[in-house]
Amino acid sequence: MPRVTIEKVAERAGVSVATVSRALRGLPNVSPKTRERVVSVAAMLNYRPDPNAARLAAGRTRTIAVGVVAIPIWYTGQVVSGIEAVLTSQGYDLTLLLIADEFVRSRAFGDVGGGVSKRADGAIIVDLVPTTPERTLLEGHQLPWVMVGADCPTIDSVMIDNAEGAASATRHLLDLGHTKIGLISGGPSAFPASSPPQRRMGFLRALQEAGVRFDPKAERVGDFSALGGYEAMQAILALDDRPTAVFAMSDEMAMGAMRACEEAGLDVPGDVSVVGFDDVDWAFTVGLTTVRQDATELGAIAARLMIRRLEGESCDRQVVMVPTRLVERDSTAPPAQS
Amino acid sequence: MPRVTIEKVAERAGVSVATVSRALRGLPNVSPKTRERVVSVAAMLNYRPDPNAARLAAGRTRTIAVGVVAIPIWYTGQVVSGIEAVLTSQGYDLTLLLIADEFVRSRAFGDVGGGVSKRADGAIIVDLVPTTPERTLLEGHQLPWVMVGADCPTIDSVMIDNAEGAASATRHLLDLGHTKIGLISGGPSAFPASSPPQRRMGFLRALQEAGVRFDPKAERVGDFSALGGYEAMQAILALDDRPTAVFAMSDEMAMGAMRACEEAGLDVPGDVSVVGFDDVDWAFTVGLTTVRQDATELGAIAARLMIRRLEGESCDRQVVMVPTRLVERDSTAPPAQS
DNA sequence: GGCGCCGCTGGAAGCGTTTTCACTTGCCGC
DNA sequence: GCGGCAAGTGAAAACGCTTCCAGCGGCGCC
Repeated sequence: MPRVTIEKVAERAGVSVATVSRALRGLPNVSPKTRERVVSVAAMLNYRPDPNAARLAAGRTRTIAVGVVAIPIWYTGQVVSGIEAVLTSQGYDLTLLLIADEFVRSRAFGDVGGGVSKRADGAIIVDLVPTTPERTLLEGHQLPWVMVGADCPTIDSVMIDNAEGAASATRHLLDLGHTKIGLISGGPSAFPASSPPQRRMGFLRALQEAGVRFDPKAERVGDFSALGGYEAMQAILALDDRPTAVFAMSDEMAMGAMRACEEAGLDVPGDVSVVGFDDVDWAFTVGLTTVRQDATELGAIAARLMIRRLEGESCDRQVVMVPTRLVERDSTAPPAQS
Repeated sequence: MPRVTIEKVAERAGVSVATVSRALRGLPNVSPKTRERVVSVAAMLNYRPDPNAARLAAGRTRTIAVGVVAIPIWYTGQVVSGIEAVLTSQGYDLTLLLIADEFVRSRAFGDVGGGVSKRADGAIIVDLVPTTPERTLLEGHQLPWVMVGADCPTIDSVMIDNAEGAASATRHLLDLGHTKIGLISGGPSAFPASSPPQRRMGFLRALQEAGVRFDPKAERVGDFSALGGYEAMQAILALDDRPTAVFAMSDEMAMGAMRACEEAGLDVPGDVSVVGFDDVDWAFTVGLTTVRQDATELGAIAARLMIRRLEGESCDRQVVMVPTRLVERDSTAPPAQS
């Protein structure tokens, strides 16, 4: 099965390779008649342009690198899904970069050891805030970048309104009458613009606006995992002055927390109210009150932004903020009368 | 920032480009002294070979295409994770293909409209069984393929022992004394070698071996989603002769089923036992008894298999079967005395 | 009726590698 | 001391595209 190249198409269509290239890519300066003939010959020969040759010649890869911290996370999967959908529809490829450890991280950002700059026309970074030196490197190769899930100075960013989302969850608890509210946070992220600190800020702001004091001992790190949420809740329940409600920064942690309550013989929401964040597909199965975010849409927006950048539209830095929505189910209720 | 090409390295090192190429790639026939010099010059100039040029010249892409039906699914995410880890460690790129609809499907398999054959050296297909014509196309371009999660004739396959996993879950219910057992299956897959039919088979086999009759009305499709499992369970609970236990082909469906029980005022496991499949990270939060599968490992094995194929090792078709393990929690118990 | 312009086309020069093949050493064995 | 062989090296030909530039008609306009 000999490769069918552009040359063979040109030969069979009786035109030059230049014309074939133009005709097939929909460029101007090709007469309709010629174009039609070329297209039909190409179809007949089942011609497929070699993307590598095209990339080499054109200096563009039509590939977007997507960097994620971990893929088997509901949120990440949704985002990548959204990205993939629009990328594919626009004829772009997507190469996946798992940025798990420091090594991969420096490689991805800094082009140390293979890097990304010649493999992709741009990169979408999900839920990862580059450090200042990383941002410098990253601006070194001229690629456009867009961040999802964190507001990164000088870089296009698309995210949900984390602070407001957390605040709405917290206000919900306050409205129910809770005044002792615990917090199960994600990780100890050093970057104020990433989700955990933002959600924390919204949480605290809501409390403050309601004139409710927060007990720092009632905050535990749950690492965004069910197990982490479970352990965090155990610690919180062991407190002398146990909260009557808890806000967890993710549904998985919230579910872990609910489990901890149950094991401690406490009823949710009778004894303890729990609210999560995400609204994962299965959140309803445990009746979890939570903050819904449309992660797929987040990814789609990021991808569209990226493509607009690539197709030459040079506009100012974009920051897109997608709203969230509180979904009330049955894991929250007024505090028990004590 | 002018591109630094192999030519500049050659110039600075005082050798030919051919030697640079050889030296940098660790090929033989380069004297240690020369190699060292080339390597250090390359490092000094911060030289990065252009992967596209290399691909074009060598005819190999060092890229593996990974086709998945949907990414925001715990299982799929795990598999992709496993694949990514070994691919990256071996210097391969991974491009993600979401094979959601028929159009993308034919494109991926048949090389219709851009296809995969020139973009990747091989493809790993997760949980998707190609039809016979697809298999033909797929063998047309000479790429190696490996299937994950389904046993596909003539193609390397790695999967868990679905039948045995389902059987072990079923035996567990039988051992507890259940004789009326419902089934919440995935989808109506036409391919006997994919997970749903395999799990169904294992389920039925276990029943048969125990001499227990299966009521076909107690089987509902849950579409592998929490909502699907919920609705399926509602239908099952509405049966005249309601089962005392249910086996769901995924944890998400099992969780939906548990919700349906709860809403119907039935206790799990008091009135109805539920067992799932997967052992997702948060399964413990609802005390779900389930069949654990190591999806990450599945992906890793597939990737290693692929790389072995690519590096020339031509062995017979491989079929790897990874064992599962029943994890007993508290969603199962002996049937209530009626 | 001539000039210029525009639409269309082809030739050919890259793009940055890999790889083949031929060539030069230096060395070993007889 | 000489033929031959192996290790090391370089020149140059691919690889299959894109794109620049020049050329060639035909048309409208003065």
